Amino acid sequence: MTADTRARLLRAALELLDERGVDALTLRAIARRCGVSHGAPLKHFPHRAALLSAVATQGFHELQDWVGEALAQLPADASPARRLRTGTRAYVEYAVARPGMFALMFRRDLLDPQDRELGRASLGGFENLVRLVEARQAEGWRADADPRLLTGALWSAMHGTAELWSWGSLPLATGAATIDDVLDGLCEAFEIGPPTARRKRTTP
Amino acid sequence: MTADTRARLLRAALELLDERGVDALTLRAIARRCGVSHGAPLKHFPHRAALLSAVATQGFHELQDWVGEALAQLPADASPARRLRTGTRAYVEYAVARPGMFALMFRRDLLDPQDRELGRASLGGFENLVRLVEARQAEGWRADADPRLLTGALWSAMHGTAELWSWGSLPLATGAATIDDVLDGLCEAFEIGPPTARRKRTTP
DNA sequence: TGTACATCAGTGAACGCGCGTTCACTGATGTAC
DNA sequence: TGTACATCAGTGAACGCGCGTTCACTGATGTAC
Repeated sequence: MTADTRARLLRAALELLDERGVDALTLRAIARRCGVSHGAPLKHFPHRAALLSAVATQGFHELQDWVGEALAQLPADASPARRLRTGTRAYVEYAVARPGMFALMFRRDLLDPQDRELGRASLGGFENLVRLVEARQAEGWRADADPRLLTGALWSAMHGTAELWSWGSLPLATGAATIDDVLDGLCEAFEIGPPTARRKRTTP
Repeated sequence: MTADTRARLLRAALELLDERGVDALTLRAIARRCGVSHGAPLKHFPHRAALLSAVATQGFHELQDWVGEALAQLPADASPARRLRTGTRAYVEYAVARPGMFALMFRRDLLDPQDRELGRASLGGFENLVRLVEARQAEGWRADADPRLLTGALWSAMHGTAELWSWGSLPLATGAATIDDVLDGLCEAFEIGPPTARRKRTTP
């Protein structure tokens, strides 16, 4: 069973990322964790950036799945406002749950800018978000706004929240004790809609 | 004139940061640029993280000044909505104008978590933003929201916009051609207030 | 069925690099008396 | 005014490190005939 080395390298990288952060992701450390010689990774990836890009690509897919599962747990007749809130919350929760991965996903100095898989994956979730936004707009919310620009604004807010929260600035500055407080503040600022029941969700 | 070596080291670091990015900020490269032996920086900073923290601290001050100057150029009777818009725009513009510095300011793996100057500086701008938000709230906008949480949401949005724009995701995803489009989308999403005349400002 | 050859994942030694930090030192400056 | 001493910024050699990548190699597997 030698052919799955590539998959095992990625799995090893994922473990290292969660345990010790982005900096731990050296080719040699990954090979070590994988029980393989330090040159072996280069038989499967042309260079380090290619391997890290594959990891980040997986991160974007995981993020998309994470949000998708959160939405799937809503009742089928959940309102667009609630769906939008849930999606927003899930994005931030993923970033908080997987800080190493989230950091890697936006470290362009470590990734391969040519990697087309990565490029595609990094934009994949956006289209889903656009659909949530459009559904909410159909109810009259920000009905005149360009859906993509509106979605971009929401995405920026989610992303900034994730980053500033994990950097510790948001709790310090706002006095918020939990990320739920921050998220409620965000939904209120955007007037996304009526608050949904909190903490009901068992995250995947 | 040996005593100003500390200041010259910081200046050299700033140049390197703008020219070649965060990764170029090694002690040795900074010393080289400064025309000083590679051990000299350690006479002024206990370790690399301390030097980089001093640079980042300066960045936070510059950012605050940048926003302050943008606000100072408004007419004295500018509406709270317009002031809020202007501040938001200035924050994002700083990040775009100084990408290396902006990246460093939020790279906690490179900074000294104990540095109290840095901690203070990184929160300094927030209080000013709170005041802008409160002024807008006094007019009825989101009047019931907690001002600090509201400001946190706005800060997150500004911050995320800056990061996603410079990472290139926002233009790709939203189709926005200019950062002004994105900022308008943001202000619209937040309903910050009536649009102000664009591009009138000569940035400091 | 057997032989010759090509392919290719994985090995392990080696290369060359730049890094942060340490250390003993030099030499200028300031201070005490 | 002069002397002895302490301080301290800056030097330059050295240490020890881990890195990404290269290279010649081994050995297993597949393929052509």
